[in-house]
Amino acid sequence: MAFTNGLGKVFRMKPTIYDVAREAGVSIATVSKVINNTGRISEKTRKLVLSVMKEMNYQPSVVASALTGKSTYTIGLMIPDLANPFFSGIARSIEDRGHALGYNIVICSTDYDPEKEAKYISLLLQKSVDGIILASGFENVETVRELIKQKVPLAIIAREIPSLEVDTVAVDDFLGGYQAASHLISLGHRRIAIIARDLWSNRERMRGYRHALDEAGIDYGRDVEYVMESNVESGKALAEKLLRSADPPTAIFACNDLLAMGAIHAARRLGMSIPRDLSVVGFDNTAWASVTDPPLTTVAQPIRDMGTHVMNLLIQEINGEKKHKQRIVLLPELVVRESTAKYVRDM
Amino acid sequence: MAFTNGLGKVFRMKPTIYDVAREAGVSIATVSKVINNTGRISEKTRKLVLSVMKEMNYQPSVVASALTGKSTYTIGLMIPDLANPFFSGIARSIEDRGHALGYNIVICSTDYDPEKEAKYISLLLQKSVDGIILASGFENVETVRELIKQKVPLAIIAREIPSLEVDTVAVDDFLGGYQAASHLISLGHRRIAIIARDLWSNRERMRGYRHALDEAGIDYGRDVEYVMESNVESGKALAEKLLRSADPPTAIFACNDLLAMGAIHAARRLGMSIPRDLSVVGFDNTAWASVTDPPLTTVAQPIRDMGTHVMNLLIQEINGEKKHKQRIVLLPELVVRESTAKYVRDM
DNA sequence: AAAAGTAAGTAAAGCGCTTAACCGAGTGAG
DNA sequence: CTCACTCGGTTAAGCGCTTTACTTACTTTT
Repeated sequence: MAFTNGLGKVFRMKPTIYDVAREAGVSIATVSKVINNTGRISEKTRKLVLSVMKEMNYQPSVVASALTGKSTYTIGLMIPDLANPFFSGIARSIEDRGHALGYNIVICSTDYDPEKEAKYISLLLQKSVDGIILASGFENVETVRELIKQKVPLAIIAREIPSLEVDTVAVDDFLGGYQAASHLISLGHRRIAIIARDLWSNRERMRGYRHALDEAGIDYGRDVEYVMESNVESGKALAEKLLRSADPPTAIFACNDLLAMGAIHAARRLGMSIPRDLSVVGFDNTAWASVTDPPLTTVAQPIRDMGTHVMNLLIQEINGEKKHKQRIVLLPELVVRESTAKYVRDM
Repeated sequence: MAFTNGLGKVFRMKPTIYDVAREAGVSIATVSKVINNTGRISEKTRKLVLSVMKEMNYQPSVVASALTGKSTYTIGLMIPDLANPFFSGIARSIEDRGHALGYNIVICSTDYDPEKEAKYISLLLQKSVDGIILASGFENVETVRELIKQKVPLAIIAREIPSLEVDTVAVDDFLGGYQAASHLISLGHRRIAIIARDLWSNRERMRGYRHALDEAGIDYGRDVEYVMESNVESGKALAEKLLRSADPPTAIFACNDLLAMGAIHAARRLGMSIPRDLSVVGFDNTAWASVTDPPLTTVAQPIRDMGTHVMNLLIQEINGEKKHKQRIVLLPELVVRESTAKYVRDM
């Protein structure tokens, strides 16, 4: 299509509401009204405008309409690392739900770095996103508090901040840790180590783990060493250190599937066989868990549900459909596969 | 901070350029100039304005500045499925590079669905993204052609469209397929099957595979059955069918690591041992490959490099720093692990 | 038949920013 | 002492859309 401007020059570019109005012989207000289904417009005019829009292939500019106070239909997702299958699963489910509700997601990989977190937040605000989802991380609660003060629609997933009034979706991490440890204890293990990065959710899992051990009267592993990164390498390094120590564990509870995989690698490197010589339980039940060698016993998080819930909460918040913030806590579930076995006393 | 409007009412909201100008006692043009470092501004005024901005915590609105013809610093990424570790790796590397260059990424999961592809494209254009990256998919070339006609800055990754002039980053899929098949042939296999979804890149890999077989005078597997989804389940289903057929393969080349994993599951379910009874080679060399049981022999794609390259190309395109489109073809590399072994004649 | 609605549009202001055009004051050259 | 610049800004238009207030032409109502 080619249109003619006032000077008679022919040109071709994205048509605006003015072009549509001119072509349809109505005012831009009328066009705006048919686009938004507001005000009174006769069926005849509506049809006309609609057909002109189609013909010109007109698409309203979200940028312009956002400037006049409407939504951008974009929400920001702050997530530690897409390479972690747990987070890519979360991202995928959030994106799906967002798409169904008409929203786009902009992804921000934070690597748990508070500086990146702050920088991304500022970028997102400059872009006037309609809301922000925080996935894990954000050990620096001040950032979150500031966001709340600024009344930015907010929802948190896979992390709780008990002191803050904010929509949250999380799994009961304490229970998850308890389940993992109880399982190992019930298999006869007593020297049960834990591998985790120092994050809120992991501290909860650790509390659960500790609770189970205490209940069973086990005093093993009082002082925990954290891992610096949540990946296979770090898990491997720390597990190797533990297994080489004076009083090595017979079982390891890793706070995510990647670390668990690392532990398995470490054991193997030391000539141990899983689960004969070492039991390992992971956390998350990512797609990995069923394909690894051996398949991983792990605590499942309902990833898809979590994503759906958090998106729902956020959108309700954005639309002001909710008087009170909500905290949705889903329950984890132990999935027993082949990386754990009965403890057999060494001879 | 609280400000006073003309009516003397005190309120608090995101400050605009007007607020800054008023507070600093200058015109908004001046403020705009110090923000963008354009025009002539005395050091004294610049300092003043800067300090007022800081004090008011002013953040320019990207929406408003985009409306006046400037960039949105947002780029769209169309990607089939984040749950596939290959794509989440691609997404992560693109996001990283984008962040370094000052751009945000909006993720669109297409599931290879042409309708979703078209719908997302339209949404992205309404939001005035600065450019779009297409990852795989887009079997419907018309959509892409249209985008090019509209002069939308575009780059493609992990897919080639030979007939179109567009910036592209891909791996030599033909070579990859050839490497995979050659490896199996050199191990003595002759009944080598292939598992793939019907996508451009896979058709190339298949050509490479076919070429290797032809070279070796092997006539096996002439009519290929495609898989409907690129996931573990589908791989498993098709592999099982193949293994149960009249003339079962002794080796399978799966066109991605997920399908390969599916093939391994299928073999196991039939009581076969990998690699003794069946050799499997995958494609992508995702994080999975090294953790699976057994570790997967696979054709590696340089994921991180691909992401970086494609982002660079796109940004150059956006900035008009490039006269000609480019097609960057990286070379795949066979990574031999433990899922392949010499063919042993059945007794 | 006059008063009062109502239906269907339109005019115009404003969202927050960029930028082209303009302007006044100082400065150095002739 | 002018003229012509340069410096350091300011004015105002415009980006594409939404929305409030208003207008005009009919219908009803009484």
